[in-house]
Amino acid sequence: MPARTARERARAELTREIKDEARRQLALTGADGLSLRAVARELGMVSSALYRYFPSRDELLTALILDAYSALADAAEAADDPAAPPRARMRAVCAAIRGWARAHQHEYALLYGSPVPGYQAPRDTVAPAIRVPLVLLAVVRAAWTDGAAPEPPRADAISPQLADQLQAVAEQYAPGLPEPVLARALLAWAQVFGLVSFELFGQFAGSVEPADGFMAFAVEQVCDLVGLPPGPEG
Amino acid sequence: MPARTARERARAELTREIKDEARRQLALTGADGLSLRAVARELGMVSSALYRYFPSRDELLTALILDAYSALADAAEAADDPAAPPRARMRAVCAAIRGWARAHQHEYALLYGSPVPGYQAPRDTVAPAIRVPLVLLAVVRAAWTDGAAPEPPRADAISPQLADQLQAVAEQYAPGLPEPVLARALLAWAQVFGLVSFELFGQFAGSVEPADGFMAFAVEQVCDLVGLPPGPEG
DNA sequence: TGTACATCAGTGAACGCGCGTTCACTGATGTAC
DNA sequence: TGTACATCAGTGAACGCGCGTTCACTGATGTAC
Repeated sequence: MPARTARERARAELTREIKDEARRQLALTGADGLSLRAVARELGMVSSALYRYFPSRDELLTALILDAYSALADAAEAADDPAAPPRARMRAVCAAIRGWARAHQHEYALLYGSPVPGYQAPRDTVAPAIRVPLVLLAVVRAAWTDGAAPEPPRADAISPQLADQLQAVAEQYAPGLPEPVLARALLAWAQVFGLVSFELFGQFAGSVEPADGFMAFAVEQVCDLVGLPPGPEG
Repeated sequence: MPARTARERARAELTREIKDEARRQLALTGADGLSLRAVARELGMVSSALYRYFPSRDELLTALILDAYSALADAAEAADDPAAPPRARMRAVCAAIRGWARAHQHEYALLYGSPVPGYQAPRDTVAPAIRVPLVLLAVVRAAWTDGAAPEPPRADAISPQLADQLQAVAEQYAPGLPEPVLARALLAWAQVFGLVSFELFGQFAGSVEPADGFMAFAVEQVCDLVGLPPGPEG
């Protein structure tokens, strides 16, 4: 085993500190306010020193995005107890997603808000990004395997285009899952994040804010959509 | 009637031209890239001249936001034919919202994307912002008046907190509408915009993109959610 | 209808700021013999 | 175990940039008599 030199340890630690400080600034100023110089200043370094760690501002942003996707996915996965009944699982996963989003608003915005103009997310973001929908999919699939099935959509609701797309997705991530179930799972995914975004971005101001009650209601509807059997308090 | 002087006409026209140019730049660079200097440059003026029209960058942004909310609401209202059956109305309104959003991506992001850091939307944005949900609400209400009712949610799905909020909203915007129906209408609103945001912000890349088919599917599910009777192709 | 004054639009220069990135450098840490 | 050299982290100065906003000004448009 190669001994970790002091240099290596120092480098790993400073890399982490840079990202931590960048996250802190993100929380204050948002993505476009993130400045290498400010990060360096806060760490007591000279701005050029950061270039030993990240070759450019965009690379730092990418690192933050990757970390955020992973952290969110970790939270979702940790909240999911495969032994629990599907509806309880869905509730727990949704609560974890919402909780993480509220605790890391600007990181969430980095992932699910308006794209940062001029910044092109690299391919590596795809893998961590799909972990969350895969958790939701696992819950839906478990319920389906157990015999719970959502009402099939009207025959015409799934267009040929959508059918093709669903087939491709199913092949890779959910072999054997019927298209209508998969379609609803995808819809549930979009709905959950749509709700969280609405809450975080302030669209509920003046109506159902604070949104705890509404969110709970919404999650039950999402569960119904994907055909999870009624839960304990149903 | 006070004659409009040449000055007044010129002022109105230049105000419009400034906003048009600002919108053009928004489309290229996003909200944070919007710069008074660049707008002035493009219009062949000196940057300080803009201050005769907008007292600050933020005021210009606010004007753009107000215009965008209004334009989107106009599109939604224009697409709604109150004489049509509810499901057809919902389809048309959703299509109009999605169409406007796709045609004005950055303006849409200004309204429904991550909040611009440091920018606080003034109160005046509230009135134009609620016009769109009111259109959706009108469709749901019409269906409900006609006797279509969504399945009531399980008794416990509406928490006391949510019930209070719904009552307040109903009082102001939908007197007489039962809480469960209103709750579902609000949910539909959040879902529609969640879907549009997901599409525009690129979350469907690699799965159901292009999203036409999925959107059509999703809209049908939303119609089901709020209890609209099956449409012609059902 | 014509003149004197007030209002307003647009100019050009300037202030002060912060940014990302490059580069030649010093000095400390690691490696090979 | 000790020395000679290579690697790397961090420094400090600089480049070139664009930004929002202010201010004293000129000249055109409008108004009151």
